[in-house]
Amino acid sequence: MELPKNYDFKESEKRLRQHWEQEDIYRFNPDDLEKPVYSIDTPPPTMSGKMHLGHSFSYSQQDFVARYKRMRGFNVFYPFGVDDNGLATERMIEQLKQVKSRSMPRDEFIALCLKTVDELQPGFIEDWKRIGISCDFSIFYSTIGDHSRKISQRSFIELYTMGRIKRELAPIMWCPSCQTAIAQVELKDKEFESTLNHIKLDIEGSQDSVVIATTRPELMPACVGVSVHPKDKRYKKYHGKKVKLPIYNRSVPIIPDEYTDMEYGTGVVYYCTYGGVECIDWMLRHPEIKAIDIMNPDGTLKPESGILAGLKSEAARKKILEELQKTGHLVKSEPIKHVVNTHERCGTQIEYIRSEQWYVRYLDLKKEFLKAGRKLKWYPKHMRARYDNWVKGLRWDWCISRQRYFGVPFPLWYCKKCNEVMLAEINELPVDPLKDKPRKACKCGSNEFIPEKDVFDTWATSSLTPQIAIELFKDKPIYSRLFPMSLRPQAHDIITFWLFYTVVKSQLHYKTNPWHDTIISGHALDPHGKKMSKSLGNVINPQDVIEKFGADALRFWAAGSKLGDDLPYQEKDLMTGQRFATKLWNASKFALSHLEGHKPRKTKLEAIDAWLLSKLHTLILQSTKAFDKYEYYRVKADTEQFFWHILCDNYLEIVKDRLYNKSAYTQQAYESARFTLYHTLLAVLKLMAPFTPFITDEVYQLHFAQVEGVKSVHSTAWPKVQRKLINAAAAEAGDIAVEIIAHARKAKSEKKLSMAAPAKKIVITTNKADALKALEQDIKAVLKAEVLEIKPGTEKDLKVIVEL
RNA sequence: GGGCCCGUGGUCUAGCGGCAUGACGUAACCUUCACACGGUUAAGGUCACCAGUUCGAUUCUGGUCGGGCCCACCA
Repeated sequence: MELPKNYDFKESEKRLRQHWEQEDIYRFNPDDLEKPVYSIDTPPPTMSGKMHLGHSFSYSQQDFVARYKRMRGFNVFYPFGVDDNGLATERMIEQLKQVKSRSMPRDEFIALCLKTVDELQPGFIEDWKRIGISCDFSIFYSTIGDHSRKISQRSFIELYTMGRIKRELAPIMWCPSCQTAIAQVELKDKEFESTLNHIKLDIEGSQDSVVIATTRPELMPACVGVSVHPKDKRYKKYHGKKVKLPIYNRSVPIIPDEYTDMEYGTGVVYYCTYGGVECIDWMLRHPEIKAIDIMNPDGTLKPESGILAGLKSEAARKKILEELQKTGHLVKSEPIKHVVNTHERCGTQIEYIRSEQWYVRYLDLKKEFLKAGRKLKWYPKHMRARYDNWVKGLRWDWCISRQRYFGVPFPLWYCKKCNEVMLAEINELPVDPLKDKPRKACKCGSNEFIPEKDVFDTWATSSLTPQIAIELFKDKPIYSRLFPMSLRPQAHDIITFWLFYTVVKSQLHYKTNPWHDTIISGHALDPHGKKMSKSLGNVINPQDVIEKFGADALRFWAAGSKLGDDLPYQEKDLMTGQRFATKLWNASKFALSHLEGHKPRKTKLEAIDAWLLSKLHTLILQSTKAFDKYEYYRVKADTEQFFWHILCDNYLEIVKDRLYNKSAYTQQAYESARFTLYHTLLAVLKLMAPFTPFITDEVYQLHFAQVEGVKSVHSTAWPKVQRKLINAAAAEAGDIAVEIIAHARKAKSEKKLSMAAPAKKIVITTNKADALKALEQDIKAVLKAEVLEIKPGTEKDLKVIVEL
């Protein structure tokens, strides 16, 4: 068989992808009720750009598992979706098309989004296919698609019926730039330079005054009260009094409140509705206080704020500080750095304003959520701590309404007459209340309705990916076996978003966890171990990496880290991956050239062959155990080690003589070598197939496909451990042989001789002389020894004398 | 401020009670009939630091220092 000298990954990867697609290698079979099902809740990547290196890293890791399970005989349910609704997509389209969602008709903007998403989708998905992700891409969903809308809206209606949904006028975290409510999970800390301003407030009916310290003086028009610690001696005399606000000439009460920190600033704090969470808490403790709303949704201040009207926070702050300076109420203004909550999607400082929003009521279920977290099997284990931490720290119900355009609409209307909420009916979903009308009249008899304009938060939909995926098979008998799913793979940054919300929905709807196991990937870092970011300019594009080193090399790199561990991208690791492919190609070329006409059937094994097979089956045993615990990196590392050093560096060198000079050996010895070669190479291909699917299948196609009668290595069965082949005596004898060979190689190396140089005489003294006899001919051949003597020794140490 | 993870030869990494893995890099040699994208050999580590437990610690416990991630209302 004439094979090309070099392995061309570009040509090969492309061709194999076509082959896999044509032969439906990764197709889930919904009609197969024999095989056990392994179902994966594949993360739908957010369609807000191209696949980045972090994606290729974590999707590769989950793909190792999917491929392993498939080879273990599971009917693998491995769908692929895209998360293409919501703010991230809106932002992408605004940038791409140079438009502003707010300055164009809603319909038009949505149409533009849908059209653009449709256009971009195939190219976006292509990257996942290029790295060899073995999803069944025919099991596909888009989170903005009708199928997802239907399920998302149905979930809302069901939760509404259960009494888990509420609509409330309440202070809410608000992004003035995106002009929408946002959730706790969308916050991001950011440090800002600011000033801590000490402002004098006069006590009403007295000459005294107190000084407050604040970073938000511009909120003074919304000030509703001042607090001191009840035990603070300095201010005890003022309990029950009022202070007069400068400029606004309004009086607000001084209220003792034990949450006030006596140490901070002056020990006096003023509360404005709403300066922050602390203010909202304070309001809850003092319900007699009425809030003052001074902020518009766009972040400007309302007319009630007098001189500050129309200004945004920063300008207003400057203005009021100038005024307070003039009136002599500004005592001092000192620069500070402080941490402020910002909206993670746009970096804008968030504000708290009051507005009506929809919530999933779940704060009463924290204990259940903690219990659910404990039931889930986490890999690595310690990732659960993040979930627990998050659940314990929850303080808001889940706000699911967004004042945006491109999302799944709330399936409801309000009666114009009596204001009653009119829900859509489940069998008419999906609906768009802006276009559709309720089927029935309101209870009050009215037929006029106001549509709800809000859309769901993306997580309200993406928390339903298990249902979205499996309901594509709703009419098949296999449907009932798909849930709870076997596995949720994802990266650690969205444990508190996606993982948590999926658990929440599953617990609320089905009182069960959505999956049995979860595997959490780490992040891909830059070569110096730093996070990649556009602003640092250290972003590495996986597309470039694939172009340069191949998809196998990229995956090989991703297999080099444990679950949950971050991994720096180092080009040398990619080169190692590429070299592995080349080495496998070359070793296979050699092996296959000796396997023509070989029919794999058991023969009596030569000693060194028994040694190799013993090592191989030990490897298979360990690898299977490791993979079952999702420790894929061990399988990759051990197999690589076995392949390169045991198989190539030693076994192939030893067996060469038997293969080339077969007349010097018995037919049985020759066949033993061929059997061992076939068996071992096939096993190595299989063990590596989850990691480097291209090169392994390429080699498999050259020979094994016909012999085995299976179309792809990815459709073959994972190697089975044959315990009879694990043979301690054979393993030990072979190891001694390898040690002898190393001695001789060292002797040749020291004399600066080629390894092919003949040795006049080699004398071995060992207490395992009997066992070594069986290896004599092989050792003699590989070392090109003219004379080989094996002497029985009593010492433990092996003695090798090499005469060159 | 709380929680979690991590600190192993120049770089990345395995191991996690008893001679410290491997890769890349480095040096010398070998163009041997699968492979020079190769082979052989070699150099290179007080396993961050300090205490403790133990016959024995890189591995366990406590602390210190350093790095990372997540969370948190100090105005």
